[in-house]
Amino acid sequence: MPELPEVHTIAKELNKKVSGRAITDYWSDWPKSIKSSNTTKFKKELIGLRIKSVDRIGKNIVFHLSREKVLLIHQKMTGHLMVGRWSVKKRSNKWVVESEIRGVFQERVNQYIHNIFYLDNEGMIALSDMRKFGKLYLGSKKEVLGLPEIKNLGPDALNITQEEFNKRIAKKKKAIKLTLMDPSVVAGIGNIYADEILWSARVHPLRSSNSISNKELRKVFKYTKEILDKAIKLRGSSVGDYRDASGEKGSYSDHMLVYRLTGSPCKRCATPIERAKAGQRSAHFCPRCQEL
DNA sequence: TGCAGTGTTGCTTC
DNA sequence: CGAAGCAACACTGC
Repeated sequence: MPELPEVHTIAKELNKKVSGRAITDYWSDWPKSIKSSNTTKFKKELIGLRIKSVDRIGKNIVFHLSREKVLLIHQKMTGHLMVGRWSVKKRSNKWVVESEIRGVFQERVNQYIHNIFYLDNEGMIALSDMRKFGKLYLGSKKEVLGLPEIKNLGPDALNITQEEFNKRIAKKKKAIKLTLMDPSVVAGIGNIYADEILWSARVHPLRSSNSISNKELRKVFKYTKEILDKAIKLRGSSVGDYRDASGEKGSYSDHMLVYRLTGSPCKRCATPIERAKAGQRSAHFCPRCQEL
């Protein structure tokens, strides 16, 4: 999935492109995406509402709608929202989504679009999501803020203070990599950026969180901010089929220093990068720069 | 061919 | 309470 920089990029772009628009229709061939009610009710409640603004909470995209309603979208692993135009047809009992390219709708380009929101200016917002983990919730502000994925969220990685950061990390005993990725500790850091941050800070991903010195925590904090800021400037990373809301790739991927670089020489000391397991996730690190 | 691995996180189990 | 493992799903690469 998109991590903080990718979600941030998409939310900002959506805010610019769809604020002020009303939602006129909704289509989906994967009703399981909707978590707040069934498709019929969701559609009935959604149609007619106007998008006031779009922002994010952690990795969730938040559409602030008229009548104090909120549409929350979590893109999970492979989801990405896009603004454009598509045509949906049923062919031998299967839905086919065609993209508009230079005024012509072409088949087989968007086989992963499972949700489309139609707008009152002929535009559309689509959720492309290969693995179909993406989730949609529609509700009042209060209902949405009460969802566990919002309520349990720690401070945002871009806003957290050094003090709070240290305190929250020192409380945990699990691997620092897992703590950085734990949304209830700090919101926004995922697998890619956790590896990048720890490499820059020279902290081994499997060190237990409560063993990290204050001096090291200062570096982890500093690189968290620096790396996320830089990634936002570059419009995120494109791993797999991630694209921003206009369908463009993010370019931070070209700047990655350890993520998925197992066996390549460390950019600092040329020692081959290794891969280890932290929980069910893999961690990439330099065994020389990042001592256990 | 089969299976481990892939951007997330809530839930279950211990 | 915390930590660990699993599930949701489709696809890739060894």
